[in-house]
Amino acid sequence: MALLQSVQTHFKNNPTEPTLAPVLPINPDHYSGSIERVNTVDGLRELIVFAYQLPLTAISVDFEFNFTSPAIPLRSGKEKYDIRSIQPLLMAVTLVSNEPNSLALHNSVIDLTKPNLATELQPLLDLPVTYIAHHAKAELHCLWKLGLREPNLWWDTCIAERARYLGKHVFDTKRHFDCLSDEIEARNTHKEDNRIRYGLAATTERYGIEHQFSQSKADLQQSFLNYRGDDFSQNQIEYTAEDAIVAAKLYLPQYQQLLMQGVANHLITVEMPWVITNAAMEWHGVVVDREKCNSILNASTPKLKLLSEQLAGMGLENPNSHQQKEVFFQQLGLLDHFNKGGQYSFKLQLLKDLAHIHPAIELLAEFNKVQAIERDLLLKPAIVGEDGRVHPEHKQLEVVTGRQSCANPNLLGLPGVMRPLIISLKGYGICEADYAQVEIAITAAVYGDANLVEKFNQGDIYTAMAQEFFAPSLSEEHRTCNSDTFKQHHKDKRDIMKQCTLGIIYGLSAFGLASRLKISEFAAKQQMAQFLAMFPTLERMMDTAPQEGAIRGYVSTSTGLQRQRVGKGGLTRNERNWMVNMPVQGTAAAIFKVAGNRLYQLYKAYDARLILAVHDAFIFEAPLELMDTVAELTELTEQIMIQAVQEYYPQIKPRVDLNYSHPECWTKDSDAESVERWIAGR
DNA sequence: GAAGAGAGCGCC
DNA sequence: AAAGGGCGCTCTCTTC
Repeated sequence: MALLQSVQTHFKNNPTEPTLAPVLPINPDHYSGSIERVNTVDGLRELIVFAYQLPLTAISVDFEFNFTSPAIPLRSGKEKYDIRSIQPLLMAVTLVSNEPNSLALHNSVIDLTKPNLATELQPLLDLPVTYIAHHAKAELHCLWKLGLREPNLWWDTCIAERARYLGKHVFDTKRHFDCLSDEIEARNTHKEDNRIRYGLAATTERYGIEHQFSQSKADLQQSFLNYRGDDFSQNQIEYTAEDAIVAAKLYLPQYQQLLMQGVANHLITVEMPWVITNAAMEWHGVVVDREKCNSILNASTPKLKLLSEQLAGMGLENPNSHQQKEVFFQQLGLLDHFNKGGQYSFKLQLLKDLAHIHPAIELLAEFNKVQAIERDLLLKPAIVGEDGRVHPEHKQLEVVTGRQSCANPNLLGLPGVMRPLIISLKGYGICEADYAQVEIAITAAVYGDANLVEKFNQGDIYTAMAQEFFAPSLSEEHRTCNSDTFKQHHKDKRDIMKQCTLGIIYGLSAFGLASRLKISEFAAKQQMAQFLAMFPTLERMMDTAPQEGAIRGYVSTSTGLQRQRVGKGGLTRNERNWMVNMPVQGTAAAIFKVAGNRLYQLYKAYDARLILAVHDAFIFEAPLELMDTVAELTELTEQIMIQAVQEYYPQIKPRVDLNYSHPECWTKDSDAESVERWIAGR
């Protein structure tokens, strides 16, 4: 009873007349070994007082929740819940305290369906310790749903585990096999060896930690999704606690493992803060112009119908069928035009090039483009959350380079013309801040090529290269003009150089370069040699880096994130290419995340928010007046992005382009009318 | 009938 | 003999 009284006194603080309540020590054994059920405000306050007395190592948290809106089916057969309709039910809290010679776990389960508990939770989230969760995004969404502020420090055991095995799940489909049985065997071996599951139960098993509900986890998870206001069973309570307990037990061994592996620094400095930034971006979502979506659907459905009827009239029933297209062009005697090394290809570029030989070809190209846009999930009204916004899934560390990926809908792959579908809230504007040519800068820095650094620092590197490459066909003026003028007059030439520069760095062959530039293979070879001769260090590193990678079994970013190699023995061409590329792509991604983490904190003070992170560009939403009249926010954004690069590579002078010429929507190249023009038929 | 592979196209 | 890195999505076609 003395305990309860001290707790009550503690919380009866009157702001105008603060009382100095004596802090009475609570017996640390109070919670140990059992699960404390917290169903009342007093019980929660007692837990908080206890937490503030403990010598804490960390706090492990886990929510059980359901969704108040039904899931919508996806084309893939999976379903998507509206994260905004998340309803936290139970919160497990395991306090990890640093006792002599050991860690002690104090376990509680808070019943959030009981009145007034959520509003009292904040102090439990403000402790200066690390918060542990397995896939913390869900925990963060629950906290924000409850109107709480998130803790600053997280250790996400799922993200850590992904970093540990990054690259292991990839099967090299381009690897050459002498016979089919070899390939089948390799695939099967890969499946057995690399079926790494990142769920909590599978993860704990790898560390020899027992999860009492590992067998029934899926059922119990489902029991919460189906929750309809019943009382929680003892089983449900124990399961909830167990998730937080095993995540807590995972913390030290997992951290040690990653320290030994050399990945811990990257996790602490980049990924763990990004867990919050990323979850917030998903939570905030984007506003979509529903009227424009409907206009697209209204325009494209008849358009598709007409196109397929026209094609059917010519004899092609299903324009999506590769087989039927082969038969169709065979009958026309035109199939040879589509022959690409024994295979027949109906790619868009080829269709464009061949448009003149038969009217069906242009129709086919048009059909493909219109269909791709019409089917986009973004256009479906059901995708809108209960807050009126669309919340694509932002995936962290699910791809081998450490870049972000995005799904349902994949807004990072939204065709440029469709960008104006993403609009700003009333009173707010959208701004895009993108790193100009950052991968070239990172290439220069990662591989230490002084000449490439210098070229980058001078200005637009693609313009410089285009002026050199296309010199004979350029006017005197354009051979030496600045990049803005050059972009105006020769965007196509600069684009080719961009492709080639990146292509050469990523392992493009003379053959590939030749076909892109439509020059001879011999000329391409000369061009490549000329290019690489300017950057001898880069050339040498592109040779040695994969060899070293093959020996140690991985390559890494400058922050220490590693991509593991699956294969053994000699490197395949594909492996050599990604071993050169991953340190560039991955380092750019890491620095990008560091910048994003700072922007996330900066924007809190300005009522601004990140809405998308597109590999080298941040799209953010901010009150309009901050963009129109006060340059402060956009300038700070630019500074933060530049500083993030320079902290890692002081020799680089990064450039950031800020675009808010049409703050009412997201655009490509400031073209706010592209959707209308697409609807009108360009 | 589900699952996976392949082809193709969008993005950086 | 093949011929640029990294993704997600949708479709067809094959296979179990």
